[in-house]
Amino acid sequence: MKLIDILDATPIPIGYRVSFLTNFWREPLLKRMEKEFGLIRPELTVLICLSFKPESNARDICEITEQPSNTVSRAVVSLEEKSYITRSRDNLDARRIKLRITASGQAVHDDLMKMFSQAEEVMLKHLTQKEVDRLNALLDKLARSAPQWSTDPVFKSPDSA
Amino acid sequence: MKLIDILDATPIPIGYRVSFLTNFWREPLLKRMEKEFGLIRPELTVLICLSFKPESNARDICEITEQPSNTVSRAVVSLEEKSYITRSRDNLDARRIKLRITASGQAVHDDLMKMFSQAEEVMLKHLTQKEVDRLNALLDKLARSAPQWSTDPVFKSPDSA
DNA sequence: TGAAAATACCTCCAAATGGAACTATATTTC
DNA sequence: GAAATATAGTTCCATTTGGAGGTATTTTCA
Repeated sequence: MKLIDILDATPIPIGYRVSFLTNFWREPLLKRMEKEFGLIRPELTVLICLSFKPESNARDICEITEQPSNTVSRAVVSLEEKSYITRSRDNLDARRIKLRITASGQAVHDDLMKMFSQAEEVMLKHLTQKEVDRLNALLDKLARSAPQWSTDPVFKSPDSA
Repeated sequence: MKLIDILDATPIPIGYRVSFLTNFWREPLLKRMEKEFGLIRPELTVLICLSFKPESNARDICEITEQPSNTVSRAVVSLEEKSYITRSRDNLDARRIKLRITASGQAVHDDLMKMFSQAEEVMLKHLTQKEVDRLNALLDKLARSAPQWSTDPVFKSPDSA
């Protein structure tokens, strides 16, 4: 008996499978990252953001990722300690701190992406190229419609309104 | 700029989208569960298992869910305190403790499933029935092949072998 | 049978996380 | 231009989590 066998007994086929894949695909990779690269999750998030959009500040990253500001703040501080990013005060607004990924930070980012990419390849070996394309298109549609569905009250705690 | 816009810059299209959906679909629901129902995640896992397979013990649940035994142990203790499950020593093996979900435990489980199910409906409103069916089939194929791909070394830390 | 190994569960500890409140700077409003 | 408000980032604290090791019971096997 495995978790996947319970699946058909639940009224959440898609959600359960997505959650399942996260547990068995993403989680072990993040554990590897923590152990081998010494990074925690929000640090990866910050590296990805800065690699994509240099000179962001912590606030930008909070908005992009919808993560709490203290979490991002911590990640930014510890990434600087590791010399994976630099921080410099914004001259126009002394509250802001401009963040930049360093060469070593970019290298770590790239190594991590390689690991994730390999792991994705391993997982997708069990689908045909056509299936992968279709899956990708469907997941994309769902993810891109998130701004519509994620505002529904079912996702909100009562008093957080 | 949102997280989803970074997507195309990563070499992990499927993994990133699955992870994205987990963050924006599952996470807020689990937060609601914690807040409104006073349950933590492993407690939900245990309730689902016991609802599906009554009279399991903690060890069974560890194997089914691949969760660490201390996590399951804690969940079991606190579920009993809430009277959502009962525990009774197995007469044949005094190390084992048989777990049973109570009526109130089942009721909480059902309420939670209803919440998740509603949330899934909201999310899937943006797909046609045909798309949902295809997505479901593809996710199912991936999830069911997990025993094959999840043993690949890319998912293991070096010393954990 | 009795020592060694395996098993079931639990406790201890350290790390990661997020909410709430705090400090410093900038903007708005009168 | 001063007071009130908003914003960027940080610190504090309580909770969740998992690894490692501990205790009690059972099984294995010489």
